[in-house]
Amino acid sequence: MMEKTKKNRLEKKGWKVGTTTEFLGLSPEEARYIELKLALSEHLKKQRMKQKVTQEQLAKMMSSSQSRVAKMETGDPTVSLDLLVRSLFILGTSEKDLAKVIAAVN
Amino acid sequence: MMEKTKKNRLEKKGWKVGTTTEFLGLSPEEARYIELKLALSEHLKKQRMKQKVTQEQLAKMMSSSQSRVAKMETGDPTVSLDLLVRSLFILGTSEKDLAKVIAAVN
DNA sequence: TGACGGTATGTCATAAATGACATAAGATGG
DNA sequence: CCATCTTATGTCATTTATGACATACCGTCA
Repeated sequence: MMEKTKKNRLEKKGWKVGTTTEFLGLSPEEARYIELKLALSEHLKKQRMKQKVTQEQLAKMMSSSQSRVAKMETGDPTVSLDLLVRSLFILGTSEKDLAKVIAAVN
Repeated sequence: MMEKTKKNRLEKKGWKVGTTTEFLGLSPEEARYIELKLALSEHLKKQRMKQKVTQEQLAKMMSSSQSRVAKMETGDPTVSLDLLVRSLFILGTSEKDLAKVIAAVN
């Protein structure tokens, strides 16, 4: 079942949020917001690897740390959309590419 | 001149960031990130008005405050992409709509 | 004029995100 | 097996975003 997969995907990471409806106690909007972040996480990892850049190197490029980059890529709840988007821009992702990734969510 | 307009648009708000290159002392990536936020701000305001919702009402829908909604719409530097995106989702914006807005930046 | 509905702006205490560090866990080659 | 390179996880002090509140500003209607 697809819902089960998605649920586990979220539960695995630290995502116990909100207190409204839906499958994990989060509203549809919260769920969509989280799914969006996970999509960007995955895209970030893909892009970084495609360019043969290590987490350490990317961290330096964006004045962050390897551990934070790891958290971005593993979908850690403490990373913001802001940080994800800035990372992608630094890796050369265009607005159009970003849009594509977002449009493909769900 | 177009650059001038854009510069003023940023200077008007509290956007004095970074210390690298470009027209306001921000890197191309920082600039793109800010432009993205401003695009979402504008879209948020448009959508909210289209639906004849007041800032007060939207604030309630998202458990925030009127003043924060105002800041979102005026492009205040203290508002995050996260908050903007969640607002849009609450207003019913789809991933595809969001993608369109982003693809149209610049 | 004044009252009212809506929006903007400033400030602040609290909450959340961040970079940094240590360290563990995997993988790969010797 | 051990090094080495890379990524993951945990924790923490500091920075930044947040909701809330007060108050100012702006129209518009009477």
